Amino acid sequence: MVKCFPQELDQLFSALGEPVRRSVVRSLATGEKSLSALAEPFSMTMPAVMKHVAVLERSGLVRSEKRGRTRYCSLEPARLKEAQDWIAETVAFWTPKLESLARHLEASE
Amino acid sequence: MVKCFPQELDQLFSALGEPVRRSVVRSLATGEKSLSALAEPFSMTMPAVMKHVAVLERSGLVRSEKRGRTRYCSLEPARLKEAQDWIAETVAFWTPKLESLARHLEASE
DNA sequence: GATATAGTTTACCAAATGGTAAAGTGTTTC
DNA sequence: GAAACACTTTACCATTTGGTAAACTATATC
Repeated sequence: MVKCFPQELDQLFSALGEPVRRSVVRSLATGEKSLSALAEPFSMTMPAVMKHVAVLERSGLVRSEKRGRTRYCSLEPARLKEAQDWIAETVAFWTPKLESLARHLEASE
Repeated sequence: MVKCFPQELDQLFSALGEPVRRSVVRSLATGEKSLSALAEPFSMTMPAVMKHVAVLERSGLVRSEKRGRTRYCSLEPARLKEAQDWIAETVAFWTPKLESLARHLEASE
């Protein structure tokens, strides 16, 4: 299921472990946005927003492209799926224990 | 869907954004383990492992209990579901764009 | 072509993170 | 009850993180 390297999962999960960056991801889910449009909801300087976007780009969650003097950012949802897959796999590891517990309870009735 | 506070999502995702901690979570998915059992695969001192476990406990992913001189750690899979839900919601935000693109392509055929 | 706009670079800072070594505490076990 | 074991606490360290201010670059706009 998970196709990317552990190091990429590090970048992915820690990118999501920050409220500003999760907001940015949510904001981009509705379409591409410029850096200043992303910065607007937060009372934060441009360099700070740029650093968050850089973290998101390194994680593969976001890509950006400069057109004229504006840099447009957009979401790369394939990466979000990697995180989702890792969690799904972990839950799958865990679930058999629950099922065997259920069988055990049934058997002891 | 997501029932916990943003701050709890921070702790959750950044807890998962570290390879040792993801390994610990995977390791606990098969059942409870002592601190030294968790430490064994990593060439790491006990205090270091304790810090990782503390981060996991703060995130709600892990709980622990001391029996005799041994501390046993176990997974709290409900928290894993919170992370899963946040991602699912974000994908849900994003997906309508894909669908409208698909409709657009169909219409232009 | 002067001016405003959108972003970038540089230099800096405080606090958090991920680790260590060494000494201390409470349970077994012999 | 002495020794081994499983953790815990304390003190310390280097690096990373998340932010700032100020100066700079490139593109519109009037």
